[in-house]
Parts: sequence; structure tokens; C-alpha cells
Amino acid sequence: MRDLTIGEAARRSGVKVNTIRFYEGRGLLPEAPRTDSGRRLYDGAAVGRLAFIRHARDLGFPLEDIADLLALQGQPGTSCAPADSLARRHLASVEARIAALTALKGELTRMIACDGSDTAHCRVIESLADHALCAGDHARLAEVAAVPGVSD
Amino acid sequence: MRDLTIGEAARRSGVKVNTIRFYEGRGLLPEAPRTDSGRRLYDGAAVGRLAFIRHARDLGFPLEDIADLLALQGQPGTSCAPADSLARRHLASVEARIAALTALKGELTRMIACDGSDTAHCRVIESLADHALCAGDHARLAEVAAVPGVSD
DNA sequence: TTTACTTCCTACAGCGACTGGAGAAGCAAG
DNA sequence: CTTGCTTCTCCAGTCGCTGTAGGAAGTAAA
Repeated sequence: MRDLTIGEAARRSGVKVNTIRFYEGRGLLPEAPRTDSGRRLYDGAAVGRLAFIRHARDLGFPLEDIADLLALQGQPGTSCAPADSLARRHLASVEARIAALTALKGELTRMIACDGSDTAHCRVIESLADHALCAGDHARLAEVAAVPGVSD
Repeated sequence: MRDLTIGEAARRSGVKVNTIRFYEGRGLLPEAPRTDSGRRLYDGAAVGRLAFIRHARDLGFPLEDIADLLALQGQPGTSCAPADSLARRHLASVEARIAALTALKGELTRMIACDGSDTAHCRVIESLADHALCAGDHARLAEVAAVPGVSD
């Protein structure tokens, strides 16, 4: 597993070519060695690092946390308490988002179930226009529910 | 309720000054009339519109959908089926995100519960390094879980 | 050897929904 | 008249990419 092209590394790690370069620029990966003509070269360790990053991203960790986790991984013998606390913090935020979304779901369910009449009396429109029609206090709920920095 | 400054409108609607201008630029609000010196003026109807937008945002509707909902609100006598279907679609996406986050939570819970030893055998680090240690297939879970376009 | 195709390089714009700041001008109170 | 608040326009930054432009280099077949 020596001297893979960036394309090969992308295929093996599941991280796109552009994204690999992006990670390098962000300091998540060391600068790759280059061929004479300037092309990046990767080995098995680099692919492992990429897979690690992808996995952590799939689980919703922000890049900043991933950088910390990678640093911890590279230092065997250290306590794993920091990694554990990072993961716990992330779990807590996931739980907060689930709670927020569940509240949101309740509110949306209540406002749907329109009786099919015209917009003048539409439940959906009315509910949006008048906060007083709402059951709970959902101020900024969507904000809590959001994953930082992901859009589809 | 006539001739409010943008600051007053912001206070009454709960939408920040900058955000009001942003909404105007996006076409969610009609261009506000101006004073001789070029300052925007608002009335009760404008504040209501702003509150409507804020409420819909709190519930996680994207601006594009909100534009549609505002248009529907302005046309009494039309069927409310479009508004209803918008809300239903949004509810479905909220439910999908809850499901994704719940799966994520399970995975995170499994990998936490580190026994406090060193990073060489840390559950968190190991789980991230080796996808095979995972229970479910969580590829791109965080992506589904995300609210489009919100970052804190 | 020429052509054609693919991959690679850098650099930058765009997504969504804002937020915050610069620099200039307006306005009210002391 | 000065101080301090608000407003104006314009622009950069957030987050984690993705996609494109425009070019160079590598590979394979004709």
C-alpha cells in the first residue's frame, strides 16, 4: 500500500478527491509528499486517517473535534478521557437536537390536519401568523435542532 | 402603528435589523418605503409579516417555503392544500431527521463507556478507526440529520 | 507520434441563512 | 456643538464541503 494517487486514496477511503485536498488545507492531514510533477502521494496510513475522518463525520463530529481526536489517536499511552468527553459532549448535543425536533414535530402535527377549506381559515397559515395558537414555546427550536454547517 | 423605524420593527417582530434587510433583499418582504433621508419605514402589516417569517423559521421552514406560504396567506379564497402539503413535507423531513439522530445516538452511546484506560485501547478512538465495530450502517447519517443551512 | 481520454493541479465561487463589521451619514438630547 | 445612538450600504465570514474553470501531466490506443 505505497504511493497511491489521490484518486486511489479517495476510492479506498470513501472521501472525495476535492475533500481530501480540503482536509489537507485545514490541517487535518499532513501535507502529502509529491511526485516530481507535483502530484500528491498517499499510503495505507493516510487512507486509514481519511477513513477515520469520514467515519467521524458520518457520526456528525465537527472537523475541529475530529482534529482533536486524530491528535489523541496519534498519542498512545495518554488517557482517553479527553476523547471520551468529546464523544459525550457530542452525544449530548445529538440528544438536545432530538428533543428539539420532537417538539417541532408535535407543533407541526398540530397545525396540519387542515379541513380543506380556503386559505382564509387554513390551520397552517393561521398557526404561523399567530404564535398564540401554539402549544409550546418553540423559540429557536430549529436552531438547536441544526447540525452546524451541513446543507444538502 | 404607522411609520416605525427598522429598529422598532425589529424589536416588535423579534427579527434582527440586519435580518430584516436580508429578507427584503431576498424578496420575502416588499421594498419598504423610505424617508427623505433614505431610512426604511414599517407599519403593523409589515411587523406581522416579519413575525410570520420568524415563526416559520423557528419551526425550521426554509426561506423558499416561507415565501410560498406568505404568498398563500396573501390570497384568501384559494385552497389551502398547497400550504398543507408544504407543512406535511416539512414534517416528513423532521421525522427523517429524528430517525437519523436516534440511530446516531445509539452508535455514540455504544462507543462511549470507555473503561478509562489509555488511548491505545480507547473505545471511542477504536470505533472511529474501524467501521466494522459499528452496529448499524450509519453512512451519511449526519447529513440526513442536518437542517439545511443553519450554523450556530 | 499523434490523438484522445482521464486524472491531476490550483484557485475560487456557491450553498443556506444569516451575522457582524467598516465607514459614512442622520437624528435627538444636553 | 458635541456626544452617542441609529441607520445606511456593502462586504467578509460562518460550516463543510461541492463544483467548476483553466491548465498541465499521465496513460492508452491508432
